[in-house]
Amino acid sequence: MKKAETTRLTILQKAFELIYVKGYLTTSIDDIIATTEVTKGAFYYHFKTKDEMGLAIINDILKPTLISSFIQPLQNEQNPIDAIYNLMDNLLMKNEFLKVEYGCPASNFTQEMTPWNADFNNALNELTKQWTKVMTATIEKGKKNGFIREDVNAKQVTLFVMSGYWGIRNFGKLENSKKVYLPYLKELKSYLNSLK
Amino acid sequence: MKKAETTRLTILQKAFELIYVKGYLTTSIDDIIATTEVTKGAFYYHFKTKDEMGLAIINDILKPTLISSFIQPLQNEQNPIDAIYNLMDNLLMKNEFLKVEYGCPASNFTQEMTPWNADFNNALNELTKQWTKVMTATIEKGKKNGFIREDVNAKQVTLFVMSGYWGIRNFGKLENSKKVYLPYLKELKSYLNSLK
DNA sequence: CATAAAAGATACCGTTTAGTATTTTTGCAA
DNA sequence: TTGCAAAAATACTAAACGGTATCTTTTATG
Repeated sequence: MKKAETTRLTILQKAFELIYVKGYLTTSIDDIIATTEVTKGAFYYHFKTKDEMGLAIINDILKPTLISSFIQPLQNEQNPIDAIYNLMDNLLMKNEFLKVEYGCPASNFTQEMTPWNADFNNALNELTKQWTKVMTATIEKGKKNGFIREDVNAKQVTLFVMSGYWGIRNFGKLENSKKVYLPYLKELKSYLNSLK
Repeated sequence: MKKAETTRLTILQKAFELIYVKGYLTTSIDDIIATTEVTKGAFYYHFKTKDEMGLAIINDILKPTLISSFIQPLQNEQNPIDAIYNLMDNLLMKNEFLKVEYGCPASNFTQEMTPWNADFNNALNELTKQWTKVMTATIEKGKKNGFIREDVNAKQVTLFVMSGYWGIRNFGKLENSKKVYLPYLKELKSYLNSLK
């Protein structure tokens, strides 16, 4: 029972790495079993279809990782301006899970799968909804504690900030360099300060 | 010489529509020739490979369209705050070429092709560079004419605004609704006004 | 240590893919 | 009208794809 769980996890992890780099559709099951050194029989023992594995990647790999790096950091800090800025700075400049050249895995999945696979869509939508919820709550709390102006619309700001993040990751991917992150972070800071 | 040019263009246009909806990799040449009612012989008479056609789509379809809807609108208006806001409002709410549910075609191409095709990368990079250039120039002009504070960093703002656009298109695609565009535009307006 | 079930290996199937080779039609100049 | 190249239609190939069927090895348990 334990060995099986191990192989399942290595399949998911290695498959995620491949998919993060090459995309879901261009990563074949043969690719996956080649790099994991697991056979096709083993693969189909653990997953009924390729898409079932894709969803497992989202739920078992992406979700916990993103929760710990996108959501938990927001819940620790008091000042939402610092919280959001530090979160972005960490995500863009320091996080080792997210690589510039490959963009944001959640965003990649969205772009690729959304037009034709509703299950992936739902799984990813849930992730962003959670992020939205926590960030909005952080801002609302900041309004009460006097860190943020009362007339600021928390949901609007959340959407605006999240959009910027998704977009800048796209830029980083396109230019294949973290250089663009620095001016983005600077402008983010001055935007956030305008909410005081 | 004229009939040939016509079939070439219909191939490109119909192929673009398919790719915009389904993605480049999932759109097969058989799909394309089926919807264009052009035979494979005709297709390969006009394009050596699928990728050559893909690049032709970027250069002959995407580029002129995006230039007229992303770049030219910026050059007409005086006040950069209005110029940028109206541009975004048009792109998100009014433009008929860009559909919510399918995201931004340039962004889609980037996400899909960037990891493994350098030619696509360059073609797309050039497009965004042009957009950056024009928007930055608009802001700089606005600084001189007193529409924008002198201490504002034009390039930073451009990057920030463009990132937001790319990101919100991703959101629209994910939620499959223009609803998210409205709060985004509201917050964009108040951000732009903070640059006065 | 025997045995059944879990886990994994191997060979293969049907289909789809991008691309090619060959043939046929079309448009136009002489 | 004929000649001939440009354009398009048809028929095909080889490889890759996701998925399945079948067989073998491990592992847990009496």
